[in-house]
Amino acid sequence: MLPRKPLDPWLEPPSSLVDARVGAHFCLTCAFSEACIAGGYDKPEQAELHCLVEHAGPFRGGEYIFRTGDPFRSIFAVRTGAVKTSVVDKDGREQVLGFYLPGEVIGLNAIYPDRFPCNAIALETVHFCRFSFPAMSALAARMPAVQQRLFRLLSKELGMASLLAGDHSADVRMAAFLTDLAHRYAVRGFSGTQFHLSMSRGDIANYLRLAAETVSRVLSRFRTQRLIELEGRELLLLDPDGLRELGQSLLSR
Amino acid sequence: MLPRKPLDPWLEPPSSLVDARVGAHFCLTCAFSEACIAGGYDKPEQAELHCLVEHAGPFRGGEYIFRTGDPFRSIFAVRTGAVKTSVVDKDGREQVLGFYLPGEVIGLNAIYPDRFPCNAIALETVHFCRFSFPAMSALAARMPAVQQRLFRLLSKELGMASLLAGDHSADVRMAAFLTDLAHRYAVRGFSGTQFHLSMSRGDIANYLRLAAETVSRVLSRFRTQRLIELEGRELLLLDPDGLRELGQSLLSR
DNA sequence: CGGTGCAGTTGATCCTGATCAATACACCGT
DNA sequence: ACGGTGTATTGATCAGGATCAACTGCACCG
Repeated sequence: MLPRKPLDPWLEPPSSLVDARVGAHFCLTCAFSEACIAGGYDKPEQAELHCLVEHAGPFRGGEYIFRTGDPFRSIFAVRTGAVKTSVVDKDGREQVLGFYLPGEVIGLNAIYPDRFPCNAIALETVHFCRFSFPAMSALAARMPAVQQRLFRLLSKELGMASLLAGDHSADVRMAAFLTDLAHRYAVRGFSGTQFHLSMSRGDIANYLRLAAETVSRVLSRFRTQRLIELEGRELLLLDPDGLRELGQSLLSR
Repeated sequence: MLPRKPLDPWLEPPSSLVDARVGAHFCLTCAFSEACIAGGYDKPEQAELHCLVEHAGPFRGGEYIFRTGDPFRSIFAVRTGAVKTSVVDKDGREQVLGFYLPGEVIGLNAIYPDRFPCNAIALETVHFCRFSFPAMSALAARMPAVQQRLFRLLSKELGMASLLAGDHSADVRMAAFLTDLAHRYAVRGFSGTQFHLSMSRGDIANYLRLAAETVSRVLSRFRTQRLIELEGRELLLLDPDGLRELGQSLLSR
């Protein structure tokens, strides 16, 4: 049980926070925001961009957005909810590759093989903006800003992939994971110290290449060290700097 | 000591093989081959492309091609030799991110931060083709084929990054590593069963997130299992299928 | 020549995190 | 209320690989 005082911020659950911002601010924090709404483009070009955007969803928790091997036609920007991507090796074991939060883009690793190389599964109810990729790359050919945005998105994801590389201790991995999540929420305009873990302990463990039991233990340890408070999946970072410090060797890239 | 009979192939060292092919076939196997020489483009466009290519090197083993934080201006295609990329965390420990063989491209992960996020270090004498990235992306805007090639290269590298993810045993990692190397050599027109390991045991260990001692032990084990023959850094795959089988859980992506 | 330094191999021991197992708890439909 | 199911936590034991250490082979060099 958590003490009563620090619980106060949770009396307004994060989900309401999310909902409140979605309508007003989503597009501003989306990875394509500049392309979609920012000025600087001519009106006709903006119109073209909006033509290739299409809203998709909702998908309920557990539903597949796409599956390994599906033909690649579109990339997805998460509007609300959260998504995990994963592959299943031939022995049937799942490998979680990543989590995607509102404003983030899924599907870029499908460009090369021209098929989705992984599954994307909703962790909770999810809405998307769907961008037709052929249309988008055609547009990119005429709008350098769009092309550059795509290059940068791809390159950025490349940098992210090395986050879980490295032989670091369970504590370091977890600290880096929480700090990364917090940062990503903060960038999108959500609280960077208090948020909901959309994924199960098992998914976290799988992503960090740990056992679920180890995840539990590390989180318990963090709690006794007063680094975090945690009730179920509601997380409060008590000492973000301490966590960042702990995970620094993973985050410095 | 290796038995005399199986050593025969090594009487002609791989390096001569490399040299023989470089002049004639390099461009054909380079990641940019289609862009650089393939037909289908108009002559003026080809001329433009050749304008932005510039030969660089040689760099001797141990020399830096670029360093973390250097401003990003060009991407590099390896012509001869081999390169490792690595980052150094704040405690001064090196983390090897990848190895690059002839025909492969370095520097794509620098697009987003606009600075190189890692060091690139020659493992042996290296020559490059250097492509100005601003010029290249400008060209991409006019030549859809170039744009698509860049997208695909980026996306492909994205898929590669997950090779060393996953909690696999030392044997599996090593088998997957050797199989991957063999495949990449084969794709570029070199022998896929017999090649030179340009990197030290320490670098391999670092890349695979193992201790150097473990690398030694695994390689010894592979040797007694008649999967490979190994003398110094000269490698012969005796049972490529066996190795592939062993590493399959890592390679299936 | 012996000296020095580095890369690699092999052996002995230790520790982190996986695995097996039991329990607690929330949520569900009947 | 009752199981039934899925998720999370905690404890006990075990093993794979890290670490420490000794030793070899080899290149380089004064």
